[in-house]
Amino acid sequence: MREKRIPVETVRRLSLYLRTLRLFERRGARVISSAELTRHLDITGAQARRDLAYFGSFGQPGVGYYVGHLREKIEAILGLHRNWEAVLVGAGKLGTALLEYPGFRRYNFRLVAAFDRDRGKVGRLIGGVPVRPAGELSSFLRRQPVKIAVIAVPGRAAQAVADCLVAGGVSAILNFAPRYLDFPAHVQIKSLDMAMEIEGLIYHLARSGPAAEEPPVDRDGGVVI
Amino acid sequence: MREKRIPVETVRRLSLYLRTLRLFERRGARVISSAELTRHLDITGAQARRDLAYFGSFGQPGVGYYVGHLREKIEAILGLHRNWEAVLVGAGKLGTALLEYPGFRRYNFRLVAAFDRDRGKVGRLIGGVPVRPAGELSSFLRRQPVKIAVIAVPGRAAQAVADCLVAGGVSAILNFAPRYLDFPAHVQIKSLDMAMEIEGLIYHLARSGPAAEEPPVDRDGGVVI
DNA sequence: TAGATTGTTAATCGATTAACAATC
DNA sequence: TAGATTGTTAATCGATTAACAATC
Repeated sequence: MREKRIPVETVRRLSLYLRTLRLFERRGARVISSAELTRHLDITGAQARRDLAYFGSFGQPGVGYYVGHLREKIEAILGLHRNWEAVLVGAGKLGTALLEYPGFRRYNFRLVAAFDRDRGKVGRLIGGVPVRPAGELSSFLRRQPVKIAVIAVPGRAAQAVADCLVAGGVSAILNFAPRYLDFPAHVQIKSLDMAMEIEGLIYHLARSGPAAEEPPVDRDGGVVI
Repeated sequence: MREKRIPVETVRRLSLYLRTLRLFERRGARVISSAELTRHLDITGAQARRDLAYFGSFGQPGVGYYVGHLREKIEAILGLHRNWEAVLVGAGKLGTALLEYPGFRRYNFRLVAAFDRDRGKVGRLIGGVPVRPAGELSSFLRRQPVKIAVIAVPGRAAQAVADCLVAGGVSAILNFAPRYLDFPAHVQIKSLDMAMEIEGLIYHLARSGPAAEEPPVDRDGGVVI
């Protein structure tokens, strides 16, 4: 099935294509070309064709891609047709926002339990998900193994939680804690690390254009971009 | 100053090095080698030396890098010594969590105002940040220009907000809305798009190992990793 | 048919790795 | 000095782009 190693960036772009396909589908488009697929994405049509070619031939030469068909193919490639159960650890501010975030459910990604140390939260439902005592995480994973976990605890607790999850058989982790965590090589991690993103943003901002220490302002009220 | 074009990934890695340096500093280490700097990061020492070489020579041959010195240098490279004011749009669940998130403040990244359509929220302070009516965004940016904005509105409202921000002179955006947004080329964007991260995670999970449709479980209670 | 667009190959570009002289 | 580690160059690797024959 996989003749060659798929570049990580190709998989990221598949998500982008999927987004565009869904948009075109809502608008009623039947067919889309590789150029249209990538117009707003800073990607060339050739790149999209190359990316898709890793997985097969989904288009019609001289025509383009049938929108619904390509969407289904990409969904299948990404594995979105399967249900994925997950647990969340840390039902604080961020954890609560995540439990109530509709984006998870939309992708067959279901949070089946949350864990928190705060006894006041235990027993409640947040976003429809029951909150359990942090101490029960290991035993829960033994009874009901899940492959995916979301870490939303404070940074200093993150590594201990991660170790516990890995010991419990979790093999993919979405980490929101601002820490670099040590994992065995087989564990997939996505670190949604805001501090890192902020640092990247600041770096580029600090170098972009002739930006002085203060934002350039036309003192008559207009803003100089 | 910049002889060559710096790879984007190099900047990401600078953030990682910074994290490790801070950890070593807390532990009281004076000196760190490129190998130690990268041990837990799936990066080779050579890679770190190469990355740092884009910006200068910060180490001592035969010795390593002085921890505090290198940390300061990287902070300066990233622009973390400057204060950056920012606005946040959308004080819903996620927006509120972000306003209360200490990570922003820690990096001289200060949220000076939040905007929301909900009159019930207007006038309140969330995380110490005043919430203003969404309609005042443009006039606020005219009075008090900022370079950075955080978008935390629902997907369907995101493009309109983005257009308004760009018109108001914002040149860097941290986007949490699950949408691909159209921006002029000079605007820096970081899309912390959970749906996309989830899709990437699922893709890799679906292909990793011989994972069947159901998680492989030893029915006696143990989990087969 | 003429025009359009794919899938794929070859050429280009850029980033990572390995190696080692210079240095402490 | 002997051992260690940097900074940097050259070699390798991989990903992107351009081009075009095949196809609708």
